[in-house]
Amino acid sequence: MSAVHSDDPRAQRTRARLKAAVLELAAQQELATITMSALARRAEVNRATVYLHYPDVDSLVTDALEDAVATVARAAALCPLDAPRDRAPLPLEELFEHVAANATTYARMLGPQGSARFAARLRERLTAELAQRFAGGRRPAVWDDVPVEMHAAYLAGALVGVVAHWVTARREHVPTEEAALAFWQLFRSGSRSTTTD
Amino acid sequence: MSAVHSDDPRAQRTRARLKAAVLELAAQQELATITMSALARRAEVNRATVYLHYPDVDSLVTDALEDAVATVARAAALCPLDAPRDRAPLPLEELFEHVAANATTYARMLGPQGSARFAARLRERLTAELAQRFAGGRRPAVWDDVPVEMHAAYLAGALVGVVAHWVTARREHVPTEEAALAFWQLFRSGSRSTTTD
DNA sequence: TCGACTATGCGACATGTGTTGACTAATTGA
DNA sequence: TCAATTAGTCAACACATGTCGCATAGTCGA
Repeated sequence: MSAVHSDDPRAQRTRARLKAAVLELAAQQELATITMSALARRAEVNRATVYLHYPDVDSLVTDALEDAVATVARAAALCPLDAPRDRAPLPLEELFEHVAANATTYARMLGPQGSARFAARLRERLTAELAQRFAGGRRPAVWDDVPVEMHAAYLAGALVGVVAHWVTARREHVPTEEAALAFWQLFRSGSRSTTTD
Repeated sequence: MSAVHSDDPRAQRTRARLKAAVLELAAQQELATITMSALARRAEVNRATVYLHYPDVDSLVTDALEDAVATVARAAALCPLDAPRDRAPLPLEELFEHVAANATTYARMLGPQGSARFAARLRERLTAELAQRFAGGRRPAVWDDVPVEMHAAYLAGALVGVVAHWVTARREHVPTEEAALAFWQLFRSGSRSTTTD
């Protein structure tokens, strides 16, 4: 039973180097063109060593972007469900600012050449976080019939869809606040009579 | 200027073989484990020939599933926006039935090991089709502020999110009609006062 | 400080990947 | 039917891919 790759400082250093390397490369070229060999060279790590930590480029890049995923998921879950319809809540605006600041990365990851693993991970984290939020807090009564998990998956997908479309197609044309507001209005179009206590 | 691979019957036959082969293989194994070599063997086509038609497995499988994508996109666009809230419109139910009938395929394609190209294509087609529908027909007045493209991207993402979550996690627990109805209620929660003419 | 891990480096292996050039054979138009 | 066109086959190439066993060196507990 191999106790593979624990908290050994050597392993941590190697993983850090690999994550840095893959982000550098991903900023320059498409994901599919990033080879394990080039990755190993860039990180100054033996090629065989890479496989001790990550089975493929996808897993590596997804792990490297775990912080970004967590940022998005947390921000989404922090939005007060009963915030006014004509103004996006602060966490949502910060979420879109974060995406705007890393627009090329998100565009590359969510595009046709992107990482299915990253997209799935982002949706999964968002769904989990939102479901938890919905289970704990009160949802507006309009949605009482809908299972919490479904609702979370719906919104997670919607956010990923809007973000993907925004960063790829028309980020020049639609400013950040406008995108955030649009998303918020789409979410809020319905429960216009605040919360349900 | 190579007039590459037109409607020559030989090319069509080859492409048909390749599409059939990739779907057969995809039904048995993960996408990442499908090699161009195995594909060529299965389709009884020379390995070099595959590259004359498709640059990678992703492109091939996405092309092979183009009909499925079109089916989903068309069904989504056919839904009458003002259908009653407590009953999913027929096209939407057919959409979910189609997904249920090909659940393993969708699960594989939209999962972590899936195809970013397919997911992007599905969202893109959905977005385009819905945007066209929104532009032509009337949208409920609640959404007047929101750009049509944003709205379409929102819904496209939401549908993909729900489908992905449904087919991967709990298709056993949530029956088809219930999933369709949940999606419909999430969409309809708001514009409860019919259309806006 | 020493001895037991164990992550990493290294070289090698079979296999898969794109690509090329020359040859074969199917298709099409005249 | 014949000639021109072009998709397909085939062999070969340099390179990338996973995966070995073994040697080295960094790490941690005693």
